[in-house]
Amino acid sequence: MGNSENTEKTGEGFERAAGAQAQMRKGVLELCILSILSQGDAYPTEIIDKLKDTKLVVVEGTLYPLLTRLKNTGLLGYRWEESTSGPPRKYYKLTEIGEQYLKELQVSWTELVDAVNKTIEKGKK
Amino acid sequence: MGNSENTEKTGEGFERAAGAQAQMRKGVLELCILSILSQGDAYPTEIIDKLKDTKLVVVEGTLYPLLTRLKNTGLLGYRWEESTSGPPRKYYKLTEIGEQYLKELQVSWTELVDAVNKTIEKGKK
DNA sequence: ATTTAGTACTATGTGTTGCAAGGTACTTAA
DNA sequence: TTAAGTACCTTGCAACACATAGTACTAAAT
Repeated sequence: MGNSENTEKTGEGFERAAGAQAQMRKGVLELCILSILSQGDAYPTEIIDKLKDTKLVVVEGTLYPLLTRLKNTGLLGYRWEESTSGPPRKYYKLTEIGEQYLKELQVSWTELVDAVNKTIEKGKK
Repeated sequence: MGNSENTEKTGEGFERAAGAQAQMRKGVLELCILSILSQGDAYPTEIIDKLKDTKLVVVEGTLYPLLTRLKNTGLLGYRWEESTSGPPRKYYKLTEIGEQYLKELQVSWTELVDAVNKTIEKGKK
């Protein structure tokens, strides 16, 4: 047994919640990035901005390795394009394989949401 | 610079999709387990069965360390209880802290679902 | 009484992944 | 020449799910 009552010793309560939020996002980033690219080619900084619009904050150290991974798997391709305001940009693009894969991920996402909602709704009744 | 479109067909389909599915589940397990325990105390094997009912398959090697983690954080407590058909069972129980934390996780989950859906819906229109 | 099968909990090692932190390189303006 | 802004890249770490293997208790079969 041994539970505790050490509520709010620290006052702020659940800094852990931030960690769990981050944890929950794992895996869906791939889905989001592929979705964004399905709307049109984009370069990394642009992708980060679009994710920010939907409250999904992603940083460079996360995005760049992920894009490279997706490229190496054949889901993405890219081209360089000059910019009028800075260094050249690396525009990523969904490949055909990437499009098929995206569809599968969307199905997986829907199934996951259903499964989780089914589980947590029982607890709310 | 300037290469492009290295599409590199791998030919075979997406055994990778299985990996991404697994990846997407990460982090929501905590939410699901706490939700299940909010419906009443349960021991690990029972939890696994309940998760199976909602298509979220989890194995022992995943569940036990997670439960220990949640217990050490003070979100769960447990008690031993005799069984008529085997070794004693470790019944886990939500603490008060755990209940509050669960509520936060549910909010985070809802926000995540909204954010992801917002992102992928743009790609579908 | 010893073995076998079933149930339940525990421990260890590995691969993936998100992220913080730091670095390089190009462009424009002061 | 310096500074500031933009953009891309790398390294090292920590968290986590999972596979695998192991321990322990009970009851039925031999």
